[in-house]
Parts: sequence; structure tokens; C-alpha cells
Amino acid sequence: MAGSMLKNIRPVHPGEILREDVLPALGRPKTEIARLLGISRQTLYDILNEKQPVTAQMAMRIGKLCGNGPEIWLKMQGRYDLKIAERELGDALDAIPRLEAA
Amino acid sequence: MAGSMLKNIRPVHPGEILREDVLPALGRPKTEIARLLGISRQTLYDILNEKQPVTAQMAMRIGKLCGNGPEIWLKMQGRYDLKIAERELGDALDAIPRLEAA
DNA sequence: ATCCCATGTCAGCCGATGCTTGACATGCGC
DNA sequence: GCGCATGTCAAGCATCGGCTGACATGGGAT
Repeated sequence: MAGSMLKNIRPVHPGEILREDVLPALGRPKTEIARLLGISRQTLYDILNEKQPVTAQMAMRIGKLCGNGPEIWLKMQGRYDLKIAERELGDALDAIPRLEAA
Repeated sequence: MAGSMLKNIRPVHPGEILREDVLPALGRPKTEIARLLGISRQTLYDILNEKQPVTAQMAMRIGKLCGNGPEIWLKMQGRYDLKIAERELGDALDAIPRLEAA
């Protein structure tokens, strides 16, 4: 299979990583972080509290600030979204058949 | 680098693949496809015309129908979104510094 | 010619989402 | 006491994702 190395870990909201690891490592007041990211303080807190997703735009901002690029943040969010979607869709998924190419 | 094999190709809206390759291969009326996916005909057309993104939920539906799983669709959308975000952010990105860990 | 169905597109609606501003209470260092 | 960071709440607001309904069009079948 062509999956990434992160395949089998629990889906994690990017906010958790930011809150637990990244921001502590940077060691700056969150107020300043928000200002540097160019977003409102409220939005930063919402992300840290996992109440708001990391958008493509957000991923770019965060990736730039941390220097690790946007992809990793967006991919984390994607994996998280898939888990949610799977739970939300539930039975609706079973109703979708698998089509074979003609 | 741990990037995927799709790294250096032009970012493509998933709708293009669906429209150009997948649906033709399935060889079913689009009306039926929409019904099988459990979405409205309009929504399917919007995706095919690249006017609407492939959501996590949509990725699950399409991945189920095509049998190739949701990740690939969501990843394609993500790469596309990043391109758009980069263009939209523009100068705002330059204003974001790179912070080093303390 | 007629009926049925698929196609493609337009308009409008609606709830949810992403992000904002402003305010409040709290705590800490100087 | 003053200033600043923290954490949280309440609106507000524009955009978005997805829906319904309608229209004109073009094939096949029969």
C-alpha cells in the first residue's frame, strides 16, 4: 500500500500538536503568535481548543511560521476530517455500492 | 523527503479526474451516479465543473463508489486548495516570519 | 410523432462554517 | 497600581456546501 508513515496512528486535530508541542517549543505569548500569523487571537484559541479546523490558508500561515511547510498541517486536518465524516455518514456509506469499471 | 509520488504534478481539481477519467470508465449516466452517491444531481455537476470542492464527506462517498478509498480524493483537493490559498494570501505570507524554537 | 430519460445550466434557498471584533474576569511581573 | 498575557463568551457577518425546482435540449425507443 502507498499510505504514509502516519497511517496507523490515532487521528489527531492539528490544534493538539500546536498546543502541546509546537507553541511551547516556540516559547512566545499566544497573543504574539496570533499577531504574527495575521489572524485574530480568538481564531487561534479556537484552533488550539480544536473547535475550528486548520484551513488551507491556516496551514500556509502555520507552515510558514514554523518553517515546516503547510502540507503536514493540512494532511493532519484531512485525516481528522475523514474520521469525523466516517462517523457522521454512518449507514449512508453502506448504501453506496462499489462500481466496477465497464 | 517523505512526499508522495504525486508531488510535482500540476495541482488538479478532483472534479477534472472524475469528469475526464473515472465517470467515463464507469460508463453510467451521471444522474444515476449522483443517486448512488446519495447526493443531488446539482452537487455532482458542481464538483465536475470544479465549482465545489470535494469535502471529506464527498471523498468518502466517491472513494466508496470507486473502490479506491477517500484519501486520494481528499489529498487531491488539499493540494488544489493549497495552490489557491497561496495565491489568495499573496503578500500576507511574506509578512509572516519564520520562528525558531527556543 | 410521442414518450421517457439523461444532460447541462440557472436561480434561489438554507443551515453551517470560518473568522472577525469587542468585552469581560483573571493572574502575574514590575 | 499599571500593563500585558490569558482564557472565554457573545454577536455579527460573509462565504460556503448542498439542496430543490425549473427550464431547454437532445437522443432513443416504441
